Amino acid sequence: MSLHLYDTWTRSVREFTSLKPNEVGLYTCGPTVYDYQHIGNYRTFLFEDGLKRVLKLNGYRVNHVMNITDVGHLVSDADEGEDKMEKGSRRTGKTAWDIAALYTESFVADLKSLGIEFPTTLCKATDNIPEQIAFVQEIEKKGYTYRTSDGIYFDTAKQPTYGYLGRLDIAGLQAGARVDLGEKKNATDYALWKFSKPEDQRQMEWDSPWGRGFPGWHIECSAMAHKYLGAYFDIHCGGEDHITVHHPNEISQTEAAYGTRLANFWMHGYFILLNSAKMSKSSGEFLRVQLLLDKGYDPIAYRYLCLTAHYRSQLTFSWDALDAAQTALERLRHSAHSLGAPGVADQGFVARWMEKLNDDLNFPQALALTYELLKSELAADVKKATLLKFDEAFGLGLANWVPKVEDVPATVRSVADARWAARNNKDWAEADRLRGELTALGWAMKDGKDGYTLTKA
RNA sequence: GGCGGGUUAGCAAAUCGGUUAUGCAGCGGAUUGCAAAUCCGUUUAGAGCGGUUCGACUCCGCUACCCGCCUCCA
Repeated sequence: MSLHLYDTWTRSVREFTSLKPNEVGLYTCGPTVYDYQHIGNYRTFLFEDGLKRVLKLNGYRVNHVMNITDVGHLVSDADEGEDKMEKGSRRTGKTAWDIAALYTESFVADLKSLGIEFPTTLCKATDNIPEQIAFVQEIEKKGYTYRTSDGIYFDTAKQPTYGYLGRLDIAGLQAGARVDLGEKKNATDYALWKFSKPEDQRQMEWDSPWGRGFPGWHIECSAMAHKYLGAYFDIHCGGEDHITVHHPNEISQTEAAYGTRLANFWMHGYFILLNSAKMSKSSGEFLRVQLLLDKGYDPIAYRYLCLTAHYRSQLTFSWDALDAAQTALERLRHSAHSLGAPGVADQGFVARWMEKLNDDLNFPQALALTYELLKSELAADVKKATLLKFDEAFGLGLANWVPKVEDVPATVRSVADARWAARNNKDWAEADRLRGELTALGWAMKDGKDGYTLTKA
């Protein structure tokens, strides 16, 4: 089967063909760097990484663009409230620019530890302010904007197709609007450019044809996607929450300025749930990659956990589930290692694996196939080669994994040697006593045929 | 209130109108001086009520419960 992907635009799985031969333009909404990313954010980035790997396995070159949202935006779309960067600045005593740099650095480190491939282009909103201004001018030229006392707004009523991606019930939204419209004409209208308030000293602001201020949240993605990928490209991704607001707005901007719906495919990753609720930055506690490390987990175990669920269904996170993933990953690594050098991959298994991946990225089934492979009667070198092929999609780093060699202190080593000797003399009482001593020192001794191994308890 | 999704065994989570998902845990066995690790085998499913069908976890309807979006948000 050729590659088929679910497209939120059509709400169906359809065949993927690239607009340009052998090349895919991919834009993925990146992080807002006013705080750390949490593992829920990374579930989406992991989904996108899986997508990218599958595209490559289908022979495409992937031109991947991701934005870094480092411009402060408002806490609420009612266009009131505090700016997140400025708020973070006050919280930490650092400048808005330092904060953006700090959290961007942390983000990049997390990508690395999760085995996520770096985008072709990682672009900051603040590095592309002129492009955003030009984009707004283009929209203005086409007659879709209006001015209020606090900014330039997009008039969604002028666009009959507005909100199609989210299948928005505009009338219902208008009637049931939960926030005060202010000077906005329609509930769905949104800011393209915001004016700095004269009384507030902002750390991040720029001059524009409309006055000093800063860009609206949605414009950066449209502007940078347009700059790096053109007005119409292959795939645009983000989290499920973007289906109803952010992405329809990106589309409306591009539609107004250039007459396209920006991307051919719109794909969305679903949330990870914590205690049966969505994990969010604004509601206090959230789990970071660093917390996983602090608790002794390998971040790749989280990647494994994400592979066990389909990207279009919500995944319930628990430490038990992560434990299960870590154990499974460890066993998989040891199996892979013990298979020795790779030979030639089994084409039957590889074909079945590709079928699963091409069927809208069915990683859970592709992963299940891994266990069928390991239990099969194939020769070790064939299994190994097939497994390494599979891992090109999974990204678990099986090719380079080697068992950790423990650095055993001399004192521990001597006790272990003594026990080995006692055991060989069939002095079980002494052997057990010495093992007790090792346990007290925090080491576990495993007897092998030709020797023992020590592991830290 | 509007829109959308879900409810699978102890946990997490897939597929499929009739054939073992898978992983983790549990249980039994092999192995081991005893262990550990490993290997083999294996018990627990499909929210409730109806309908369609020769046959439904799988399709349809209703009910209950849960979740997401509608507000910054992966």
